[in-house]
Order: sequence, then C-alpha cells, then structure tokens
Amino acid sequence: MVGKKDKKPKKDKTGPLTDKQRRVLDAAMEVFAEQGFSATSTSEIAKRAGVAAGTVFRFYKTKKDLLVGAVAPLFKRFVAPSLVREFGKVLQADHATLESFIGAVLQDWLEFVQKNRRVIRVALQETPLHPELRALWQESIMDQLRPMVLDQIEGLQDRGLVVVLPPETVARMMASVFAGYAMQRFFVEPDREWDDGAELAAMVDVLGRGLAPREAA
Amino acid sequence: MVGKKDKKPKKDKTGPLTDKQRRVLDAAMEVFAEQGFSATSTSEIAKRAGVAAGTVFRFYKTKKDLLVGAVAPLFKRFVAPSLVREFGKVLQADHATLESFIGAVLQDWLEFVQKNRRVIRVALQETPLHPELRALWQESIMDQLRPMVLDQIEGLQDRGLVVVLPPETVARMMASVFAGYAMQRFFVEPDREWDDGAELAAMVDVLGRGLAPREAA
Amino acid sequence: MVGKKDKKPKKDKTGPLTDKQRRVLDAAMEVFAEQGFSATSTSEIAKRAGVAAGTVFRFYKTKKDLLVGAVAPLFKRFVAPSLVREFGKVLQADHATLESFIGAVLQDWLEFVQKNRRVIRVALQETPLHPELRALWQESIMDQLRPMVLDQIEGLQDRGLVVVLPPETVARMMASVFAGYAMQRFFVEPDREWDDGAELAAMVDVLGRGLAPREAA
Amino acid sequence: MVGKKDKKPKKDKTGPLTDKQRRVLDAAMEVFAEQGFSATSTSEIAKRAGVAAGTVFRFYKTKKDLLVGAVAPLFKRFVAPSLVREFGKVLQADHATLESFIGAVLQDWLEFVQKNRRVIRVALQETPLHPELRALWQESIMDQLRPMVLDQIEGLQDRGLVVVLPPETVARMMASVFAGYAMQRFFVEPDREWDDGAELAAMVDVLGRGLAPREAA
DNA sequence: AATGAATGAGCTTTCATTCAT
DNA sequence: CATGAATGAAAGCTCATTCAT
Repeated sequence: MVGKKDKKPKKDKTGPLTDKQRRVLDAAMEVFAEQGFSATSTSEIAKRAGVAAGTVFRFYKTKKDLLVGAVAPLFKRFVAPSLVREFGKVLQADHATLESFIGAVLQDWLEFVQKNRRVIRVALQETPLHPELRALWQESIMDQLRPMVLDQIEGLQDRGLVVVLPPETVARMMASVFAGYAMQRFFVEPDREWDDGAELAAMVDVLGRGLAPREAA
Repeated sequence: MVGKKDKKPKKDKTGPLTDKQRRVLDAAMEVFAEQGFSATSTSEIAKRAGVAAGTVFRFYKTKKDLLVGAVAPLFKRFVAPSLVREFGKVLQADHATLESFIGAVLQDWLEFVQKNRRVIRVALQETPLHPELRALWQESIMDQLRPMVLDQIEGLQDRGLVVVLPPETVARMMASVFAGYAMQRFFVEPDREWDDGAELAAMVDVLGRGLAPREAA
Repeated sequence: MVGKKDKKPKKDKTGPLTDKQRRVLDAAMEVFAEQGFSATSTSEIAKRAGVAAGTVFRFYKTKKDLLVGAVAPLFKRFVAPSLVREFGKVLQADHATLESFIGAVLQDWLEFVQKNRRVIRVALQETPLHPELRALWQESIMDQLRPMVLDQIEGLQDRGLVVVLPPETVARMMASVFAGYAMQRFFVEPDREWDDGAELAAMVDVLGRGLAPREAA
Repeated sequence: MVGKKDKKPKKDKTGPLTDKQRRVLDAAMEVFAEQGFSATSTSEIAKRAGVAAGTVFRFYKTKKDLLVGAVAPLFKRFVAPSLVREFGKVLQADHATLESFIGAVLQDWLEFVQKNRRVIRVALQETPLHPELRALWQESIMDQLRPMVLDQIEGLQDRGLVVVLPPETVARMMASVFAGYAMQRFFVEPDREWDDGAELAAMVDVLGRGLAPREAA
C-alpha cells in the first residue's frame, strides 16, 4: 500500500474542480469564445479537453450547464469579489485628488480585464441570449457592486470633488470610457501595439477634468 | 371599385424587396436578436414571417445569407451613409464651441441608434462570430468613416479647440461615452424611463470640459 | 385577319408534339443521361428547355411521366419499328451466306444505336429501376421482336447455315458481341477513334466462323 | 456457461468492419440495387440495417461515401485481385487448346459474378453517374487488368492459337459473349432455370471456333 | 470513473407540384 | 396556354445526450 496513484484530489474546498473538470471548462470557454455557445458542439469541447464525449456530461448535465458553470463561478468567485475588493481598496485609500482616484480605478480594471479576457468575452457575447446569465449580472453587478459605487460617488460629490450629476451618470461615464478602451484593446484589435500607460493617463486626464466640479472655473 | 386587389406591387424600383422578402428579413432580424443567429431555426423565421419553410430560401440561398443580407444592406445603405452624411453635416457647420459640436454629434447618433436598434443589436452580437460581418465593419467604418473623423479632430486640435491627445483616443472617448449610454439606454434597460435631453447634456458637459485644451486654465 | 400567328400546330398525327413539348423532352433526356432520372430536378429540365418550371407539368403530370413519355414513344415509335423493319429487311433478303446475313444485321444495328444514343443510354440506365420501363422492354422486345428473331434463326439452322444450338443462345451471342462493341464504342469511350468498318468485319468474321455449323470441318 | 454474451467482438484484424458496419453496408447495397443510389434515402438504409438514422453516418460521413465505400473495397479487394488471380491461374496453366483456355476463363468469371451479383449490379448501374466510380474502374480494370489480358492474347496469337485481330477486339468479344450471358442470367432473368454447363459449352464452342486462326480451314 | 457507440429529434436545404395571375 | 412564386414533405446530416461496458 505504498500510496496509490495520486489520483482523486477529491473536493477539498480549496479547489473543487478536478483536473479533468478544469480542462473541460477551459476547453468550453475557448470554443465558446471562438464560435459562440450555440454553434459549439459538445464533442468539439470534449476533443479539445482531451476527454471522451460522455465525460463532459459527468460534470455538467447539459451543455448549458457548461456555460453557466463556466461563467457563473468565474463570475462569482473572481469577477464580483475581485471588482469589489479592488474597488474597495481604491475607495478606502484617501485619494487627495479626483485624478488619483480615477487612475487607481482604471488601473485595477485593466488588470482585471486582462486576466479574465476569455470569460468576459463569452459573458458579453452570451448574456443577451441567456436569462440565466442576465440574472448573474443582475445579482453580481447591479445588486451588489452598483450601490457601493453610487454611494462612493455621492460621497465624492458631497466633498465637492465631483461634478453634480446623477451618480449613475457619472459612474456610467467612467465605466464607458474605460470599457470603450478595453473593448478595442482586448477584443477588437488585441494584436495592435498598445501603450496602456499613455492611454490610461489620457483617460484620467479627460475624465478628471470632465468630471471635476464645474465651479472649478 | 377601381383597382382590384392591390397584390403584386411588382418591382417598382423604390424598394427592390418584395413584400414577402421584407417580412422574411424582418422576422429573421427579430429572431436573431432574441436568440442569436446560430440558435435560430429557419423554420422559426418562416413561421414568424408567415411563409412556408421553403419560401425563405427563395430569397436567400442559405441561412447565413439571411444574416449578411439583412445586416449588410442596412449597413451599407443606412449605417455608413447616414453616419457619414450626418457627421458631415455636423462637421461642416461652423461650430463656435466644442460643446455645440459634441452636442450635435451625439444628437445625431442617438437618433440613428434608435432607428436601427434591432439591426445594430444583431450586428454587435454576431460580428465576433462571422468574418463576413467583420469585413463589413472594416469596410464601412474603419476604412471610410474613421479617416474622416480623425481628420476632423486634427483640424479642431489645430484650431486649439481640442486637447492635444492622439486623435484616435479623442474619438474613442467620445464614441465610448455615447456608446455606453446607448447600450444601457436601448439594450440593457430599454424599459426604464430615460431623459435623453438631460443625459445628452451631461455627456456634452463632461466631454466638453474633458476634451477642452488643457491650457484653458 | 390574314392568318393568325403560326402558333398551335395542333395535334395532327404527323407530329403530335408541340415545339415546346419537344424541347422539354429533349432537355429531359439530356439531363437524365447525364445525371440519372432521380438526381435530376424538374427545374433543371425546365431551365434547359427554356420554359418555366410549371410548363413542364402541362405536358407531363409527373416527373416520371417525363421519363416514360420520353422513352416509351421513342421506344415504340423508333426502337421497335426500326428494329423490326430493319431486321425484317435483312431477314427477307436472300442471304447466300451466314456472313452476309450477320454483316447486314450488325450494320443496321450500329446505325440504329448511333441515331438513338441518348435514349438508349437512359433506357439502359433506368430500366432496372422502373417497372414501367421493364414492361416496355417486355412488350417491345421480348414479346414482339424475340419470336421473329428466333423463328428466323431456326430457319437458318434448318437450312444448315447455323450451328445447332438453342436459337436463343445463338441470338444472344450475336447480340452480345454487337452490344459489347456498341457499349464501348458509344458509351464508355465515345471519344476514341473507331474504325467501325474493321470492327464490324471482325465481328462478322468471328461470329461467322463461330456460328457456322460444326460439320464445316 | 462460460463466456458471457458474445457481444463486442472488437477489432480482430480479420475484418476491419464492425458487425453493425457490415449490416449498414449490406443494407445500402441492397437498396441501391433495388432503387438506385439517388432514389435511396439514408433512413431507408438505416431501417433495413436495423440501426438508427444517425448511426449510418458514424461509419460513412456522407451517403456517397456509402456507395464508394461499398463498391470500392469490394472492388479492390475482390474484383481486381480475384480477377487477376483467377485469370493468372488460368493463363499460367498450359492450355493445350484454345477451348480449354476459354472454358477455364469463363468458368472463373461465372463464379465470380455469381458471388458478387449485387455489388456488380450497383457498380454497373451507378458508374456512369459517378466520376469516383469511373476512376475505380479505370484504376482496377483499365490500368491493371487490361494490359495483362492483352499481353496474354498476343502471346496466344504468336503461338498461332488465336486469330490475328487486334488483341483488344479479341478480348472484347470474349468478354462480350460472357457478359451478355451473365447479364441475362443474373440480372434480367435470374429466376429462369439455367443450364450453365450447356451455355458455357456453347460459348466455348462458338468462341473457340470463331477465334481460332483462320488458316485452320 | 470514464468511455465512445448509439440514438433520434431537429436542423438546413431541396424539389416536385400547384395555382393565381 | 404559360408563368414562376409559393408550398410543404422529405432528404441528408448533426449533435446533445444516454448507457453498457
């Protein structure tokens, strides 16, 4: 009985995913990103994951479970917490100026998107088509993150650091400027040479002056 | 009792699309928007269009032709010209201030998106998955519209009306702020009550001050 | 009212086929020969005939009627009569030798096949698949021609001009030798250069000596 | 009661075809022979093979693959080798007389056709319609078998055993006489009572005398 | 657990046939 | 008569899912 084969890492809560399960999930995201959920066949996923066709269904009863099962955890476990944590860190810091605040936020976002490109792509692409995913956004972003952000912005407005506009509008503008860059940067033209530093600086500059209180003049 | 049943309008050159063809195209866009191209069955399209299954293929030899045939024309015939024309009108006007310029542009865009919601939604959703559509964007937007816009921005910069940043960055920020609003306004929460006027004003305000030359201070 | 347009040749029994009907029939045989009956679409026939899809069905209610309607008449009106007539001519002639008889027969056959290549090809190809055509062969060939031929051969045997073998066997051998040549000549390698005279001579020679009475020795 | 259910014979290299694959192939040939390739539906094949509709495509990706996959192997693995082997055997034997040679050849052919009736029928019927099959004939028969046969006949002519005619003509006549019999015997009237011995004897007799050198007289 | 052969519903597409014009 | 748009049944083929091994 000299230690059996090292199989079966079991489900210790540190990593509840089998190696095989992980590979299936990765393969799924890969193909979903390339061809879209509906155009992807489970056999293609199995092939890329290097497992048998039937094995896929041991972990996820249906193909759709694969999508939700791949997006949801990566969502709940990485996306939301990551966003919240990073954002929290940023917000807690005592930002002397609006610019330093914006700069910190955008920097965090950029890293986050970079690390989760594929899942984000799939999530963006499939969300309009699957109510399950829509619910995930709702819960994670709208219900949790949004109030935090809006509160924070109101605070900044109270301190006279941000222009007086509906907090949601302010948040949307920041998010939009960043998202516009991130989309082009990672999804539309990922192969171009990008100077993230300069672009971030530009965004900070423009947003900083644009969102500054009007009586700054 | 003049004129019998108004059937068979034949091909008056005003619109080269049969009534039935129009209905098929509309139905296709409708379902594509709801379920995505790949998850949509041609029989569903036929049903919604009120025609027989086989009739769909009279007009469009393959299902994919339906997608391209619906997006492409509406793209080439509305998107590009419309954008170009409107944009041209705006640009040619002698805008005294940066704000009046931005305001005019955003106003045009908003109307455009509103009128072409469904096609835009389908185009956005399917573009990453279909090289044909990617090519359409390339030709219409990147090759035609982009140079015009960049030139224009450079002109504004030369006149000291716009902050000195890469013209593409400036353009992207304007587009991003607008797109962010348009997305939420029309696609994410279309049913909310929106005050387009106020939102446009806010965008103009923020972009106006953000994109103003720095030495304004 | 000086003679209307020359339309409507009507069905005077000399040529009961409209010009259009003729073209449809020709087109049908053309495509049937190329692709086979089942793989041919009626619209292809219509296109080649230069008529509308619906027009085909004015003459022949179903696609199959086209096949039978093309093969049958050309069969009954050309094949059988032609064969019978020519054969009759040959048989009635007072052939001094077996060779002159065989030579005359083969010569007639060759011309016949040459003139009716396409119909023969279609008939050969489709007969095994369509009972209707099988019936045609039965009636035309087996019931009518066969007895004539067998009688004739028996006559020749009685006169000591042909080896004593079952008349059917004798007939089959003549037919086989000829058919083998005709098949290769017209259907397998029609583009090769053929010396019909030499080949016919060879067939006459071999059949002549092979079918000669044994006591010739 | 050793040995459980005899299922899953696995791939013993004797026959690389699964039992199910075999059944599909057999069913296909059966229906192709009856209705022709084009008129046969894959579901009909599946039904006769006793498998699900989709199963057919496990083995053969397209319907056409079924045709080629059924004809080609049986062609390459039986037809050519069989013909060549048998023919070789026959040719190597030191045939004292032309008749003994012909008799041996025809005997071999007859057995061969009898054993492969169905495939031969399908091959004959479908060859004119499928270039792929034409290529098979070309390679197997024209390129391989033909030269062998022609050589052999020339040899016989040199030895003064066969009439001096183009070797191809000689070969064709032998083949034609045989093919004519085989066609009627197996395909046109398979249900009649046939005396193969007598018919073969007749063919040997007639061909023997017909193909004998002329100066025999 | 893992496999992969087998299933059969469902998909896109074709086509013989009809019929209003 | 002739047309060709329209039909809808049926075809070839795919694929999510199951299950005996």
